[in-house]
Amino acid sequence: MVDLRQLEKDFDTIATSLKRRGVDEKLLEKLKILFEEKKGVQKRLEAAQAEQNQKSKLFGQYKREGKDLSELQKEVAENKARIAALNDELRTLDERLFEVAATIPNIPDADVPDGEDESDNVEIKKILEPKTFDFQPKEHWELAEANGWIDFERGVKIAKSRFSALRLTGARLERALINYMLDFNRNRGFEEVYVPFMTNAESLYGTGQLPKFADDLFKIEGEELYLIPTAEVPVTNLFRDEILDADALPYRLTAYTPCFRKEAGSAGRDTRGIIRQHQFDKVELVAITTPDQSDKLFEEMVACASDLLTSLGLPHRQVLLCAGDMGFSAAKTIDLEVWLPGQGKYREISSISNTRDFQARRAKIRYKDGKKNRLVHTLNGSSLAVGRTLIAIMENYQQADGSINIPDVLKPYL
RNA sequence: GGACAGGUGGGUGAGCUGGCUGAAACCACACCCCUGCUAAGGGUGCGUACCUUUACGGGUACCGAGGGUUCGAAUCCCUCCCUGUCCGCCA
Repeated sequence: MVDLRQLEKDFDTIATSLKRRGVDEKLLEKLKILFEEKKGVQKRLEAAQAEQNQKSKLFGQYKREGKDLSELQKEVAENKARIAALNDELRTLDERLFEVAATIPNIPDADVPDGEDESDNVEIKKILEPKTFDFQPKEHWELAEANGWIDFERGVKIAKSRFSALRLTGARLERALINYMLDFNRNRGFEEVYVPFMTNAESLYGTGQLPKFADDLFKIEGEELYLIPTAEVPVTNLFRDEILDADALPYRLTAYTPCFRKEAGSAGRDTRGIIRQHQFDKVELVAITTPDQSDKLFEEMVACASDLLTSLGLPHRQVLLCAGDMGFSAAKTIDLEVWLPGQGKYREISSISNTRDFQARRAKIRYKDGKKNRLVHTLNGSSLAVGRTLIAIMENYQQADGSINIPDVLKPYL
């Protein structure tokens, strides 16, 4: 959520920044006006309330002294009606303010490049040369089927399209990867946590998935609960509505969870294989920090995920997302794209974002800075998407005969 | 799911026959004094959010959440949520 007081003060700066993300300036104008209107009504309301409090005290006093109450009673009744009216007005304004404010994305960092979509992202660096094959490398679904690792038809039968089942070494490798990633992150100082796979609406609001992106979420019927689209939601919300001890910061956390996404609007994209599934495993990194350390932690998290790929021998590149391609809550995002020889393309396997105080403001995560409570910065990033790592291993470690080698670092985990 | 008991400030915990309580007391915490270290003692401060003020300060709201009664509610009434204990059921 944007800081409304800051918006009031530096309207032009913020409007310019948000325009880079395609936010209509008129919307911001509206927000600013609503905010000012609200303040006016609030002042009048509070004045009326102060008057009421005073008169109520007098009322008690008069009564004790046996004085005539009729005049006072009339005044108080009139004032009461005024309070009720102002209260309604304030509530309406608040609702409208919330409606607008909650749908405005985060302000991009200054060093985020301009651009509208993926094509404007900026490659930072490549790590590991893609291997050359002396045969035509296959795509992962061919390899998966040939080795019996993935059962697409039965996954669809027991659920629906974009679901699949893993079998044999595929199933075991999935689990091995999860364990390997968690251990890798733990060795880098990230505390392993295990969290609920469903969360309530407040949590999803806190990290920015709601109210704007309800269509992407699976909701449990008859409950105010949703299946999580990413571990970022439960892990970051561990600290919602809390005031943290500054000395304990930063928190570095890592968690394995499955993720559930409706993939609304991506019909027809990546329909073959397991690139885009309604359910997939992910190991996530989350950091909660004081603002002065958030840049450092961002670098640390990018390095952690990138080194993890390197340790698996997977060629990849780091890409700085342009303003138009970033997620709603992010101020800055670096994606890691892994090389898939079968597709002959780099594909996203990790995404690391600094949300600055955007989520913290929504989720009310603060820390004590001397006397003052200040908003923390929150960061999140995939350690790696496990399913896509499995794909990357299949495609990069495939042999001419269609069999697949296992990266050495994973052997102890199988 | 059933029965009871509860939900108050960082913690414990009063208040709950409505106004003098945003909230006692104790603990924790911060600062000061005293004590040559340690232990102990004394004093002061210490909730959150918003509005307002150059500053000192002032105002409003909040005692799980939302409604209601009342001139006035932490205190009375209703609904919901959560926690604890026992029973049932399960992993």
